[in-house]
Amino acid sequence: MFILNPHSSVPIYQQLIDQVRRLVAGGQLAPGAELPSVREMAQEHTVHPMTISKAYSLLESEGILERRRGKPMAVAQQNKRHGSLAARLKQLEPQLDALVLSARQLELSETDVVEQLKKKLGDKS
Amino acid sequence: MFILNPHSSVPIYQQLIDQVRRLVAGGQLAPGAELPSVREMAQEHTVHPMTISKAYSLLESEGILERRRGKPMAVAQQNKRHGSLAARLKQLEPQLDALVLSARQLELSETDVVEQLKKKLGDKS
Amino acid sequence: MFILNPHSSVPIYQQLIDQVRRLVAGGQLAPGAELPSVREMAQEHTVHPMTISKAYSLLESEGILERRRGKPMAVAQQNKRHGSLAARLKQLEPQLDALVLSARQLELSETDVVEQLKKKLGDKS
Amino acid sequence: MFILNPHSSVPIYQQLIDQVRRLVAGGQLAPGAELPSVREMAQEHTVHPMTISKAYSLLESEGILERRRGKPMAVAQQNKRHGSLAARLKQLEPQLDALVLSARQLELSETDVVEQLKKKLGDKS
DNA sequence: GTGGTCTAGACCACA
DNA sequence: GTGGTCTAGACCACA
Repeated sequence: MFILNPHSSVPIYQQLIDQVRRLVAGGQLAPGAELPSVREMAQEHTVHPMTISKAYSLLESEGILERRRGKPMAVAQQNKRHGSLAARLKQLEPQLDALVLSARQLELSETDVVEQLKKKLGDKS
Repeated sequence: MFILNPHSSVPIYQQLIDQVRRLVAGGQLAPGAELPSVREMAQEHTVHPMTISKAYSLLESEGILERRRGKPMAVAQQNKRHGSLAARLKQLEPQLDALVLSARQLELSETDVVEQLKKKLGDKS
Repeated sequence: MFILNPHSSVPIYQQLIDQVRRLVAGGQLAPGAELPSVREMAQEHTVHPMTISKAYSLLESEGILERRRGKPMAVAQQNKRHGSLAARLKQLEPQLDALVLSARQLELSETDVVEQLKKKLGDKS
Repeated sequence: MFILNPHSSVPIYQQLIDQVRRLVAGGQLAPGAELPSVREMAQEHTVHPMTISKAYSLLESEGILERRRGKPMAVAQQNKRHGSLAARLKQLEPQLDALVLSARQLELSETDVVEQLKKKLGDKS
């Protein structure tokens, strides 16, 4: 279910966080769903348990996972609701700014950039 | 001319590399054009000179910049010229991919994202 | 009669201990009064029986509960009687201290905190 | 400046977090103030660097500290503003509920509890 | 110099 | 069984 690549430049615990986040956002991991225990996950991917534990803890502090004493972690029931549209757009701002900067430095026209973006957004892969 | 953000998660030297690459690809930095000296650049952005130096060296080993004894670094002559449209769009791709991923995780609609982008591109500030 | 919250950071067995102690101190649980059996309690709160058992054992070793063969545990006879007002206030102290610390860190005024507390104390729900 | 007790039941990294939080809230650590480096702190308290690092990282994710590459951590400039009064009161709620539960079980009168709370809130120690 | 990641492995609290 | 804390110590990226 999870793919951890020890040779990637993105830290292992971060890879796990990203994947859980995406699976939860996408609904493949529904609220209440149990994750593999730290030890299981560690063994399966021949990774140190602390690495898994770190990912789980951070996901817990984000409110995505829930710790249940004596049982494996699970997807939180009450996912803190999504922020307002404005709030979510605000979260996107730094990336948009960087994109605009790059586009200008590359002397790309508005049309070209927007078209490219639309193409990407359309892909459902 | 350059914008370096010490709070970004992208290393400073990398930010500089990206920008020079894009300015060269976009044609704003023509072959032969001189770059600010390491010291100037470091002072202007209150950044460690080693950081600038590292970026310049990597750009040199990529063949984008040229070191000339006693003079500041300059854009290489035998540079592949001003990139084609396709080549420049390709340089934008990683950023677009990251943006699309974020937008999806934030459950933003295509319309919202595109509109926001257009607004930013329109600003001439 | 008992409220056990599995999401609290206070261990469940500790929550139970605290409550029994207070009920005895407050006189709601008089000497000789019987407590629910480990199984009953565990079932009612969907908690592991071992957790209840641990709480009871610790209360027994404190001399607050008494184990009687073949019968449920009961409040000890030779218990220091119903605590004095001062003794009971003393039991509340750690919680009050924690509350005050939090209130200060949240920069809440005395008036606001006291008002909120009064509102809660007034509720008979 | 910091006191870390390895024998306490509260984890070392948590002790450090609590203290930094309080010093920042109290103004003894002003925005921009530098903290001892991970290694310094670790050596001074004969604690493993990772323990300190964990505390710092968590404080960073809370927005209390700021990482500055190549330099020690510092108190964040733009402390995220305080929430609204209502929001802050809401944060106090779980503790208030627990207090009310305890007070009732101890059969303490509203007057006694409130009086005790006021006394504590008045202490400036 | 700064902080971050990771493993090996001990030990603990809780259920 | 579950997850959490901590040390020892290697190795890395960045400034």
